[in-house]
Amino acid sequence: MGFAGIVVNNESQAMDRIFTYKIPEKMNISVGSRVKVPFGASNKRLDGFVVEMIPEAEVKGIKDISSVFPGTLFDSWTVEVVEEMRKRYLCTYLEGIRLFIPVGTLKGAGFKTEEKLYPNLVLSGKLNKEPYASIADLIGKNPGKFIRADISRMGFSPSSLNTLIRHGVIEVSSVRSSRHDIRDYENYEAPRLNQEQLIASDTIMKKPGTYLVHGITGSGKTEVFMDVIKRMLKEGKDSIVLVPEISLTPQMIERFKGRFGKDISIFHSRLSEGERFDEWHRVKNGEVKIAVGARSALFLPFRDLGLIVVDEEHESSYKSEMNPKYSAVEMAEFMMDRKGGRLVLASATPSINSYHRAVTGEIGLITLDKRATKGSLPEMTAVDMREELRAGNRSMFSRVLRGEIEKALDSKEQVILFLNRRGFSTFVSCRSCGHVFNCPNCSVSLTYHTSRDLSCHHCGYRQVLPETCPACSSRYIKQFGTGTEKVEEMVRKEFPGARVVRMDRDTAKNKSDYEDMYNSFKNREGDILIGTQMITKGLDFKNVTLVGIIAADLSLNLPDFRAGERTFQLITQVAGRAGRHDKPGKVIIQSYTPEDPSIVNAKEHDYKGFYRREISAREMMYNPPFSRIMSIVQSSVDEALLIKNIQTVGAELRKFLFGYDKIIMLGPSPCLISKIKQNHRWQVLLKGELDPDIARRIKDLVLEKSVRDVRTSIDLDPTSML
DNA sequence: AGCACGCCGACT
DNA sequence: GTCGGCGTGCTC
Ligand SMILES: [Zn+2]
Ligand SMILES: [Zn+2]
Repeated sequence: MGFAGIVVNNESQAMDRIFTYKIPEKMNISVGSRVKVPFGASNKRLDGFVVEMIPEAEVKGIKDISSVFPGTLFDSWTVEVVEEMRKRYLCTYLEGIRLFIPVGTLKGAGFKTEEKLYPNLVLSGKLNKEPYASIADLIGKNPGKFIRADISRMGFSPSSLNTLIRHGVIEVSSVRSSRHDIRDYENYEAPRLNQEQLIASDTIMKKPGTYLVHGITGSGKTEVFMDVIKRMLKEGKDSIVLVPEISLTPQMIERFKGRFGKDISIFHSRLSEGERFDEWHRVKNGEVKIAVGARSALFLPFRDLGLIVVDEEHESSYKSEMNPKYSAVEMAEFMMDRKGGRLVLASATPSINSYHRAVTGEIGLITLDKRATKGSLPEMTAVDMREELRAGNRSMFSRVLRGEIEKALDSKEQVILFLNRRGFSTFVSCRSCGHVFNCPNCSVSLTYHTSRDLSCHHCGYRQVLPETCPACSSRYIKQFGTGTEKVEEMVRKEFPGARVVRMDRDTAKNKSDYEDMYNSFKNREGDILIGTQMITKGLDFKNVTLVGIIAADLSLNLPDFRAGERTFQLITQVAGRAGRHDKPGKVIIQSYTPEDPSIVNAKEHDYKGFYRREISAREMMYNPPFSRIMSIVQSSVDEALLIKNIQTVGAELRKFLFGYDKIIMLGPSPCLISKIKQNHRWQVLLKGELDPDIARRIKDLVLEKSVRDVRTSIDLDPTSML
């Protein structure tokens, strides 16, 4: 009955192949079937996924499929996408397949069932007395309503119930129970779109393709894509909306649920594994037509996908840090291209890459520059912190910022202070001998947190800061650098009356902390909100009139060609939090380099100027989008082995690349963070015309020349070069 | 990755 | 003699 091409559930790179198995008589197999197969010399039973049907096979030593699970997990379209991912990001089949199947499938996740109680035989004989009669009566009147626990909660002994079950009076039956959100949401009416929004929606509907919607904060781009979703729904097409995880606030969920009701499924991180499983099935069964979620929602099993929206398209979280290290934007475009659908990329600060594609005409460009919801743009001021020092102000707040904070507090308006670094100080060292407190597992300095706690942000190592220097016993230990905790301390000291809320990974450990803090600040239970990156998106406060950026050059000084892009985006995004309908906001940008072009462009709300300058720098330096970057990181606990290995690999790579004058090789050299969790790390960076074919050959070469105890991690177009 | 096979040292 | 060390090679 033919053969099946199967990918087995084995993490190894070497197992990244399709194995041919024979389909036994009468076994119902198709692409997407999950099977058990005998594997290896010991015929160990492994999970496998059928990725192709093969009529004739001439491979030797073919074995039979052992068993098959009912139903299918994916179809041949999925296999096509997985193959594309494998090509682009050098991942394995298995890593690709895992994105498409419900989490926990291999661990045995399933539908939640409940053992419901039903009446069966009539009560008779010696059982016809208490407590049996009451129990039988209760279940007889409410068939299928109770489970065992309900009965014992009502004060009956579980053994009485068991007696009834044993005698067949009561029957137990498993019923699939639903875990999905059936709450009613308040209808969220669509507002009337303005002229600009209508044209945008029409443009997207006119023909399939990719569109970049560049809309300033408050221009109402969400309403544009909600309108497009509604129109797709009328055509019977499914839609996926990707949003950064942090933006999936209860407010956002209410908005979508209120607009699309039962047609929509929201995939947020608070769903349990079981709830995700159920939602995945609701999508597969066609019960929902729209999904909203973070990156991974892209791979939900819709039947007739016509639209993908990627909101805040510039966000680096759309690039996966784990294998497959895919870009959701790229994959969404591939999918819509193949399906003849539409991809909408939306952002107030588009990535250089997307904007470049738009201005060169490769994708459509739609600009929204009318403010639909907010008043005018915030007033931006840059402060030179060198001047402050010269004027004798050694505080972290410039005189302008301090004055504006006081003004805002006086008029009962709220303030946001942004610093993209958590902790109290970034490093601690002894002033007498220069000893620096470093992590024993990583090559980074420990961050000081309040409560005399030193911690490593890479491995979680913690220790208490000693009173005296471990090297020279001096008591003169000093902290350097600034984090959000120090900002909090200084705010409390300098503005003693103000109520302070601090939001960073340390205070908002989970989603509900985050929501509590968000709500408390929104309800004006705080005057000053201090936060990291976390506060730059999704937050919408009505009473914030001042935003202070404590150190705008933090993200600028990273050794990464995207530092300018990131700085511009951060400033613009956080500045978008300022202002209200009736009153424009003020933004104070503190920096030691206020003349830096990215800061100046952000200050002047000049996206186009920023783009023009940045794109020519990219071209000059042969950086993306004019080239591709491939980062090859190798790691091992054995430093000598690692160095020896990567030097061999490096030499082989140079030999291989000889003649490819469009590829530049840098390294091998130690990574900027040369040790993490006891693993030493070295890297090779390649830059140039790295098409999938060459990339694959490079990967094969690296793996072939590497020993077992050295781990290899390859990232194409990484978000950061560190 | 796992697992079997294989060829050498040091044990009852 | 044989128990077990981990180097090598293969997995439909
Ligand atoms: Zn010292
Ligand atoms: Zn560490």
